[in-house]
Amino acid sequence: MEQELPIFESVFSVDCVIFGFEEGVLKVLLIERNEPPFKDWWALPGYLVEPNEGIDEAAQRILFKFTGLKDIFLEQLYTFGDVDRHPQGRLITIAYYAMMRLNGKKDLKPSSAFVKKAFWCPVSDVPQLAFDHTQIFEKSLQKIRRKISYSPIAFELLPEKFTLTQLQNLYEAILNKKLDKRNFRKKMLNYGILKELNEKQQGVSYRAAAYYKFDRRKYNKLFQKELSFMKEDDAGH
Amino acid sequence: MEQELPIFESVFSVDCVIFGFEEGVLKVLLIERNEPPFKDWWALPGYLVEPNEGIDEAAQRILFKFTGLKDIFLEQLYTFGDVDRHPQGRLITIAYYAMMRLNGKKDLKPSSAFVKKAFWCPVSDVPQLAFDHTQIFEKSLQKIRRKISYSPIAFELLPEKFTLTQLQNLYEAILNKKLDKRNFRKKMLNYGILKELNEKQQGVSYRAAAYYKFDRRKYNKLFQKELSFMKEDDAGH
DNA sequence: TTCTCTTAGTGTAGCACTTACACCTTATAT
DNA sequence: ATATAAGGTGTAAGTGCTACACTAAGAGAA
Repeated sequence: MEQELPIFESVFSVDCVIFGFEEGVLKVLLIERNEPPFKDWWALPGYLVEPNEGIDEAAQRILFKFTGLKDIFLEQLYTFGDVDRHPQGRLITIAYYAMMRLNGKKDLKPSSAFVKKAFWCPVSDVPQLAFDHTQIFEKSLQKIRRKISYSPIAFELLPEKFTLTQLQNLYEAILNKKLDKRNFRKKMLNYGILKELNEKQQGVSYRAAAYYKFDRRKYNKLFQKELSFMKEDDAGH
Repeated sequence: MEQELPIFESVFSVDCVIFGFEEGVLKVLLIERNEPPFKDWWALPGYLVEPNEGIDEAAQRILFKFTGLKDIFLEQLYTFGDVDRHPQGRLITIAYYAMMRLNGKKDLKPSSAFVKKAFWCPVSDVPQLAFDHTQIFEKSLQKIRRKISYSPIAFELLPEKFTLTQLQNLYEAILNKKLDKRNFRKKMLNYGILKELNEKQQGVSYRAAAYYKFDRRKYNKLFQKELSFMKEDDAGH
């Protein structure tokens, strides 16, 4: 004979750390809050998950409502649950992160009254954020620093066509250190996962660089999942 | 004028995946449940977090109550929150994992009526577990497979003094493939993080092996945090 | 048309690390 | 003494990393 079991009701939130890359600068997507607590503060886009909603789905939905961005591939980062992280009581939050192309997509259109605006902020200029969002942001920065050295996430941040110099600039921005041009190109081209296009830069006042694109087919064939991209050094000064 | 804000009440759980190594076999710590749902099933040790309890602390407390183990260094793995993962409603769970030495510590003493018994199960013999615990277990196995190649976690599983063969057996058990003896030893000794002791195996009926211990001081000096331990190959075995 | 400016693009030598591979040594048990 | 069982060792070939400096191409100015 089975006894009746209590029904649980969970309340928790998700927060999204979205990275973009533009004009050689790594940026993160922030919102300005329009409601207390932390009204008028800058924060990561995030909100409560609905009771019958998968967590990944919730992250997608909330990101869309708060910023207008859709179909971003979000991955779980970490769950933050300090007892006092939220002034309204014990509220844990599951942090997600993603990288995205910024070419053109400047039209951030929040459709939630909780958000005054959404905007891209250079990672080097991020101020103190609401709640524990500074901590969350920093943890995700560490995550992508590590991840870029074993996974081809860089290509998610660049436009379809890019030059090797742009690619190198992105690596340098994420790793926060200079890389050797010749070695970088040699290594990248050696992997055999870049396809050179019959197309060069237009309208530049110097020698035009060749465009490349990421060859995902070859990448998948070569490596089931990942490979070692950049030697992980001690520290990126 | 500030309006009154609602107070949140979170209900969620933690689950622990604890690995041990004994007689050349990698094992995971399981419990047999004594309460519904999934009464009599095998499961990972895990339970609800208290409202005013940090998540890490909760993991420690619950692990102790369910198994008698104390002062284990637990790290967060992932948060699982499928809407239907728990029959009593929406209950998300934060999974933790850890490695520990098994020398002697066979005295698993649950002090909770929820647990019939706690025991070590070879990872290759783990059956279908309660809830989504099979999924959680598999994700943590992947995690330590990756982690052993850039972090000295192996030494947490071995006794203080160990032979190089034991160390190699452990790597082979976790990575699930054979390694070359000479290369393995060369590499390990080259790191300079092992200290050879003036002591050999006793009571073996063959040539006694030298004991080593992990030199954490040298390790910390050499690498701020991590290093590349084992080349990560394509697939196991 | 020539000159200047700016970035694109290229090669090599030394070193360190990885891999593949087979035999002798040491201790115990019979 | 002999068999058994694991411990312990070296080398050569190949691969990948690092450091490093000049020429090539294109645009714009003079």
